[in-house]
Amino acid sequence: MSDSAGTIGSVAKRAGVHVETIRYYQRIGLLREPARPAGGVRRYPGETVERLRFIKRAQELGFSLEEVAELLRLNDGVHCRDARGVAAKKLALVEARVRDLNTVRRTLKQLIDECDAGHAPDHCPIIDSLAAPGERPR
Amino acid sequence: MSDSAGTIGSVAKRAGVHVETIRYYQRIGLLREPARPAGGVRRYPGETVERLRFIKRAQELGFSLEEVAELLRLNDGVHCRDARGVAAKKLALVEARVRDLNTVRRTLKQLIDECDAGHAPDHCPIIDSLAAPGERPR
DNA sequence: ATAGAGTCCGTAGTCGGGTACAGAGTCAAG
DNA sequence: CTTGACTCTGTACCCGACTACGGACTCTAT
Repeated sequence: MSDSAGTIGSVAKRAGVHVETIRYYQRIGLLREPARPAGGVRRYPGETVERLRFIKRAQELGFSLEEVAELLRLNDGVHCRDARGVAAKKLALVEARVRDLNTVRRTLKQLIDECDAGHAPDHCPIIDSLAAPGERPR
Repeated sequence: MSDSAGTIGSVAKRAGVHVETIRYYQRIGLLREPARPAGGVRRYPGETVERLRFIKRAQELGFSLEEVAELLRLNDGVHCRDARGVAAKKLALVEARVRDLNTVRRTLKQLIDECDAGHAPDHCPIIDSLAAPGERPR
């Protein structure tokens, strides 16, 4: 047997999260809450640390806790196809977001460049472009 | 004088926002609230529509309402340098976000590709990579 | 045996950008 | 003058992912 069980505080420290975060995950059903031995303190199995790290890594990839829960439900080797679907959906969203942000980036860059060219001390290209329904490059 | 003043509803329609949004902007100090003529209904000057459009365009460029307020305060032709500063700061943030998202995008793409290669029906590359502290390409 | 650290439990607050609703008042058309 | 659309005011609620707090309990080290 694994003897790596610990209190909520030690698990939190090992996983690099706050105690309150663990409690929160329990509240929303993302983590199971071990039974409390009559008048004692809960002990968490070692897997809890793994599960927490799984969650944190998935979050870094942009998955919401909702989606993480889905991924965890699929965690049996059988549902690889489904996991791929979740990932593919997320990839499409990320790609769309990158495209949008690139448009914004180009617009901001051009505004700043115009500002630096600085031919027109009586008005500001940045303010102007916001004030008018201007056609900015896509 | 401009006779383009209107009620909150007509201003909202012309600017393409909800009435509640205008009230919200007033609450947070982004729009001034015209005096209410004793026992009557407020009339909004035509500039309100312009101001609302300004806000919406700035939001599309990723500025928060907080930052929009800053931009509006600078709206006098004199503070072009400051407006440039706000825009430059935002540009840096957008660029950083694009870089982060591209990392995420590459990781997701690779995971999905591995999944499609599909040599290993007994485990899923996606789940695996989340379960282990794996080194993924940056 | 006692101090202090850690745990438990419930509730409430945070952030941003609104949305929803209730109840009363006002305005314009017919 | 009535009806129906709009406005006013205030408050509460939504989303996601936590964070904070208070009072009671329990565990550990000395």
